[in-house]
Formats: sequence, structure tokens, C-alpha cells
Amino acid sequence: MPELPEVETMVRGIRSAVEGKRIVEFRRAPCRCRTISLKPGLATIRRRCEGQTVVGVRRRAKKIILELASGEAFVIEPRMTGLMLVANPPDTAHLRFEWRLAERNKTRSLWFWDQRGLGTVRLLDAGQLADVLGDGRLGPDALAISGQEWQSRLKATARPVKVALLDQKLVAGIGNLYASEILHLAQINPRRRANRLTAAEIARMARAVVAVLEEAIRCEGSTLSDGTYRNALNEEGGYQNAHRVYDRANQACPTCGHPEIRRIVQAQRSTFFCPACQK
DNA sequence: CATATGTCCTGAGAGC
DNA sequence: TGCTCTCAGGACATAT
Repeated sequence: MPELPEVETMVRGIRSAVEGKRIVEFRRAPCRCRTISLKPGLATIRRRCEGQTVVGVRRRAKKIILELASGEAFVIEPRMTGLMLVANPPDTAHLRFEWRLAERNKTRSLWFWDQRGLGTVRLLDAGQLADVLGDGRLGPDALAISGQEWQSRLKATARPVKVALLDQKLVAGIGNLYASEILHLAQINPRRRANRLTAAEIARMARAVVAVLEEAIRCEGSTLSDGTYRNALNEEGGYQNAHRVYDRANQACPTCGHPEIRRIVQAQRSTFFCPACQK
């Protein structure tokens, strides 16, 4: 489930193959699943992007942005199972889109692969980009939010802190897996109401956010037991080996030794925590 | 306004 | 064995 660390890993992994390259062709890949809808349509996208140079590759929240010379940009959301690849994909059955990029006297392909097909690919103009990526839609990036912002934003909601961390308008980039890991490291119970946290707890959580996400980026993300997440070269991530609570219900807590990590459901999502060391 | 719930999608695994 | 059912959770639409 690509969250901030996985998306950041994809961006870093495709950058050198994509930046400064001219798009020769954009097309749907042969795929035996239902087709993913494109915005705008395929013909319009082709007319607007083919021949253009990709001037930059960056991440905003969990989105990948391929900036074109014209000021337009592709915005790609991997959501649950989407991958950006510059190497052979896990399989060809779930390849969705291909960008063919000019490279000296040949071409090189950038692929969007997506098993479940919930991902999206859009080509947006400058105005649409400002809307989709702007402050009205997304909060500050989880790796670039100040202590002051954490305090004021968490004080503004009575939801459980775990649920608040998943709200992309409150803070952008954290998903279900890392929310549990962050609260575990910060030793905060996920059911605590956000506006009831003390200043010291919020400060501790803010440090945990950076610690967990940066370490996960160093490990190139988490490849869960379903194996879907891969980096741009189709290699597994490594952070799953560092998970302390996620998907470890009924196992012993690696932090305090309590015999049973718990799984609860909050906002229809699984939350994992240790009832002993997360008060 | 804040918060809660339903929806999309595929493949894995459970249960009979 | 082979079928049906449930579950996983990103972002967004709709409901309360």
C-alpha cells in the first residue's frame, strides 16, 4: 500500500531514467483487467504530452508528479497496488500504462503497473495542479510539518489520533501501516482523542513521524506478505522487517515484551498497537 | 461545519 | 476439489 515512503522510493527510483527525457509516446499497456479511466481521455493526453520533455519528477503527499516543459504535469496516484517501474514488471497482466521516452538513438519505457486498478493517472494543466496539490486539498507534508502546526491541527479535531493521522487534509502522506507504527514508537494509544493529547505527547509523536518515515525511506518501503509493493527496479522493500506492530496481532510486543499486540478497527481500517506500552 | 460511512478493484485465504 | 464469501485500504462521494 504505497504511502509516503513507498511513493518517495518510486520517485527516486525513476528520476534518473525520466528527467530531461522527451516523451515519444504514451499508451495503454495490454492488460487483461478492466481498464483504468484516464483524465482527460487518451487521445487528448497523447496530443498534449507527446513530444514534450519531462523537466522534473517529484512527490506531493502520496502522489507522483511528472512535470512537463509546458507547465502541465502527470499526476499519478498508486493508491493500493500501483507501481512506477523502469524495469520488468512483476507480471504483464496488470501493466496499465507506458510512457516511451527518448534515450539517445533508442527508447526506454516507464510503466504504471497496478494489480487492483484503483490507481489513477491524470494529465493536468497549471490551474488544475494548483487545485489538486494545493493547501485546500492537502495538509502539509508529513516530513515538512512544524511542531506548531502539529499542535494546532490536532487540537482542532476530536477524532481518535490514529484516524486523524490518516486525514490527508490534516497532514499529507501517512497511511494505515505507518500510522500504527508511528503511534507505537511515540507510545500513544491510537484511541486517544487528538485534541486531548498533551503538548509533550504531540512533540513525541512529531518526532516519531519523522523517525519512522525516514527509516522506511532508507529501507525503500514495506513489501507486505502479498508482495505487491516493489521499487522502480521491481525489488522488494525492507522496512517490513522493522515493523513492530503492523499485522502482528497476538504476537509479543518487541518493545516491551507484552504477550499480545492487539488489532482493533477504527474508521473501517485495522489498527495495531500494544496495550501495555501505548497508554 | 465536523464526522461517519459507502464505493471502487483484484487476489488470497477461509470455510464448507 | 471447487465453490462462495470476506477482507485488505488508498481517495473521494455521499450521508448524518
